[in-house]
Amino acid sequence: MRIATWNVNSINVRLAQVLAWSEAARPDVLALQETKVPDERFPRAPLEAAGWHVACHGQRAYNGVAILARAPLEDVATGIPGLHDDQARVLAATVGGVRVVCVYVPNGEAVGSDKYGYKLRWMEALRGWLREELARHPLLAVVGDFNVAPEPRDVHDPELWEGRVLYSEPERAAFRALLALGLCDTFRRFDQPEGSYSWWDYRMRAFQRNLGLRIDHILASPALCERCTACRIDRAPRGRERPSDHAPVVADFDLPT
DNA sequence: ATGGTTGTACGACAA
Repeated sequence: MRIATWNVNSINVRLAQVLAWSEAARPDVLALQETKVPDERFPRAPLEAAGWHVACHGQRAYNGVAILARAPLEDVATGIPGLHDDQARVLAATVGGVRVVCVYVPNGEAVGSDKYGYKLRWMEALRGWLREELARHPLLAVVGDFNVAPEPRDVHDPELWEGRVLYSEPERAAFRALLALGLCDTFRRFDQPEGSYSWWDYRMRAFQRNLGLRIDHILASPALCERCTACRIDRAPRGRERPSDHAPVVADFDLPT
């Protein structure tokens, strides 16, 4: 089973790229973030015509998540139980016996801002819920845009970024707290090229200069992590015309589809 | 350099 995640920064702008990339990369599950459409305007028909089962949870203009799967999506759920949140950031579904949680963690805007506080509270609520999800689902994947670069090697210039949003110590601690539940960062289970990032700012030709951060992740429960055989970032879509500012992350698991 | 670019929706706001 191949699971991928991609912050597409508008599903309607990126629909042709999602169809073309998924045709070539052949994920069995594709989690999307920043779809930026309410569910009634999600491009369900062209995706279903391409063979996808579709679950989506969106809103006007901002946020929005979706899960595409080759097999039927079961037990679809939205949001973090017990967290009051009017932003569409979490979607979960079971596919082929694997519980897939698609997350779009708040950006946080700037350290010390109201949105930064919301981000830290949100991540703490996520942690509490995932502890329960791990107990319920031996095969659990938590994938998406976490808006946190966990380590210095995930940042093109860690000294420049130290203390800034996406790489402040409280955010890194919140990410480590997710790993402390027993989730593994599948990307770091394997040798990776130096300078591996998943997001590059649109400005200042950041992608061409590889001024990026690795903030998109595929986390796996212990039993799922044991079956992980590969994880990589596919930079190619970021270099194409009118790209998302994020690249897809892809992980393979030794599981039947 | 408080800059720069993109998406949503047509003026800011979010990232």
